[in-house]
Amino acid sequence: MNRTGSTKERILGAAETLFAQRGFDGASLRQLTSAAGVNLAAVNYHFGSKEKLVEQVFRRRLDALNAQRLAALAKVAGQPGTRLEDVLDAFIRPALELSHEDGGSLFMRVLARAFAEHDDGLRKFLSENYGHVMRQFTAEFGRLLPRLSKEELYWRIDLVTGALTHAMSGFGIIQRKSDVSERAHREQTAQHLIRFAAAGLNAT
Amino acid sequence: MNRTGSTKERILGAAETLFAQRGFDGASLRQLTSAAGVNLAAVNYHFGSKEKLVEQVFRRRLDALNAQRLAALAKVAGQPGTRLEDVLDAFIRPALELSHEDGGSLFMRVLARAFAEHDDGLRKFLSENYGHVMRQFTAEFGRLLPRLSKEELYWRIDLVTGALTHAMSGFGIIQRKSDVSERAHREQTAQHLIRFAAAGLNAT
DNA sequence: CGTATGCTCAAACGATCGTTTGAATCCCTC
DNA sequence: GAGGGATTCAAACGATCGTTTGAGCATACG
Repeated sequence: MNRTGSTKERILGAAETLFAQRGFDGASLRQLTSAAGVNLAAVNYHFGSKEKLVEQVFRRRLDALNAQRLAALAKVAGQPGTRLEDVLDAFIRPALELSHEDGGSLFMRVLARAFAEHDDGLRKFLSENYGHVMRQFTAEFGRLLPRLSKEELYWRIDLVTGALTHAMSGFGIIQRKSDVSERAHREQTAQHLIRFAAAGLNAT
Repeated sequence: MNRTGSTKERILGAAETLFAQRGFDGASLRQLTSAAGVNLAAVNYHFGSKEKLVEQVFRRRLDALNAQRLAALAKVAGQPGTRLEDVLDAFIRPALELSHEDGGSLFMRVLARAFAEHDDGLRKFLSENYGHVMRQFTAEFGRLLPRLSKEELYWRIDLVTGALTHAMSGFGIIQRKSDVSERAHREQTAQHLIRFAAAGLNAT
């Protein structure tokens, strides 16, 4: 039972863990509040409903994640010397760094679940709040791959998305021993992902 | 409400659809039996429990799918002129053909869900019953990519798996108008997937 | 000190869950 | 057409779900 932080933060932390492990339906508010060490009614008091809690779990991480992604993209987008690998780095690295924050790796798993669930409400929420991020990256990929038709470009970005989501949802669960090897591990992972994605996007 | 076929088949069909749409937890036996046009108790009578029903939903499709995959692999594995694309074709084409069977495209979505759920029981079931298929494909990929280390090979196969699962779970939902354009669409899709995956596996 | 205000608490709400029961019905065999 | 195993049925089981309630507690301000 977690006893650090405010009630809201404890609920969000426990929700992230349990949603990752058992899914949005599978994790009950009783398991959740029990793990957070708060009263059952606290969820509805602080968040209004379970569905709103799910949205806040996403918001807490995605606001920061996508701000970092857009900031990293802005540094390379439109520049003359920019390579495909630089844009992919702007997309991937913030997510990998998040995976090594406290609970961050579990959040990537929650995100992977949200992709697999074809729930309309959740997709609409994610699209409305964070769709512009994917749109900006798509535009830059298109600029760097002018020989691809629009259809082909969308296909490949979708495939890259699937590969990265799948890979990152399983990444970072096993904790490294020291901070040095953790950074090395993250760097190695980033290289694996970027090399694969760049080659796939660049396929003849 | 479906009224064709035996009770068992109607349950399996409705289960596939509802599991794809609402997940294993989200789809209740009452919704399921109501959609199948059978009595609520029929699930426990014919399958024993909801969990056993889930396993049978997988078994019904995966037995045929993986047999086709292994048969296609056997035709090219170890041959002198075999290319990466041939092995990927053996893996992808049977799944795409399944997607155009009745309800098949929904099954790919169920499979994508099973990947996202990190449920231990389900993973154990899939690994025990169908792990040998991935092992054979991995061996052949390793043969065709001798310059990759074991670690790199596993990374890339994992990324390919994620990309294909993600892409195929959204494929085939929209029905094509005539059989000719459906076959053309499938062929085009196969080419997209194979080109991307081959380039990714082959990355420097 | 009195009283708002924000929060926590145990308890209960009705709804829905997977499963079980025992009787009714179907269908094949003798 | 009588007997019997296979199947279907309505009904109920206890458990658990998300949510609501109203009393109780804390802290801060006049």
